[in-house]
Amino acid sequence: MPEGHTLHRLARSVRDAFGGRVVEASSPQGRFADGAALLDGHRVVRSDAVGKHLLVGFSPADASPRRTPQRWLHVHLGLYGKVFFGSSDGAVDGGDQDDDGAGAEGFAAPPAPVGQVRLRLVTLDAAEGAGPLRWADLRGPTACEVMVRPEVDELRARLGPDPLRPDDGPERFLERAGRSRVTVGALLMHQDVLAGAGNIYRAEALFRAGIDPFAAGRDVEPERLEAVYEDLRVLMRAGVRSGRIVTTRPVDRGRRDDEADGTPVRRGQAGAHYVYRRTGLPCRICSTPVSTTVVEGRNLFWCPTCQAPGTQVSPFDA
DNA sequence: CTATGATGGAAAC
DNA sequence: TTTCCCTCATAGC
Repeated sequence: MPEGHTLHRLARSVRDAFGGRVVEASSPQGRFADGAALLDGHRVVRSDAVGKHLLVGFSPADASPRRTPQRWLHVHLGLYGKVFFGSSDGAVDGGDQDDDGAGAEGFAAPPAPVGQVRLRLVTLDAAEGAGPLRWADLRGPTACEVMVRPEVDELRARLGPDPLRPDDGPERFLERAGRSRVTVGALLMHQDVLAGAGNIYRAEALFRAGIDPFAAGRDVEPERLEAVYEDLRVLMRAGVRSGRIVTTRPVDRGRRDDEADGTPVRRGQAGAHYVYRRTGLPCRICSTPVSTTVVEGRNLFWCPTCQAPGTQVSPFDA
């Protein structure tokens, strides 16, 4: 589920698997052959996420690992990109999968590519005692490219504050959103206004704050916008820890329609959301049927009562 | 088995 | 505004 929390988890997985290691980079079907050649034989010295973007820094194998990376791999997973990790000691990680891999024995070598593998990384220094053989396959990304530093800076400059980055605060978000005539439902999807939230966090954060998604940013009190940002910090941090988006308070889940009503709940996710994909089901707080409509090309879900125009309080406080 | 839509965003109209 | 990317879980036959 590639919202920001997924990318921050992915950055950590890349760091754990490849940090400090020299890698072989390849593009099995040739789709990214030129880029892979630029990284092949280099050492992974950084791995970080900014919003929904993954940035992996590479340096020549013989350069100091502390030197600033010469080349950066930029990955955006888009709607369905994924990274699959494997290793010779059995550690398998299907990216954001919250289970499977159980009982995996690992393989002596990377398996044949499954589907279209844009980029495959394999550790090259295992034989020199640097650790077990590890590999990762990137499939279906929207973006996969090699950048130099100015391009990385440019990318970061066009992104709004990321609630998952401790040094990013709500100030720039408040400045942009607070004077905008665009609706908050749209603004939360604009990565240059706030980086890292996607369609689930947008719907859930607005519900939790009791904000009408169709209110213009400038018509929402700054305190309430700030509350959304701070709430996203909490929600997304929890997402990084668990690998899942759970926005409901314990008191509001685990009952009624969580498994019944034909609710399309995914395994282990029953009751995880207040409004996301709950069209027509009763609001967990006030029982009003949840509404949906397309905003910014995506389905927006909201409770017409808890998030009615003019509402000034969170449904938790009402 | 096939059809559909999905957590996103850039490029092509 | 539509198309692509080309994965994958789920719904439906």
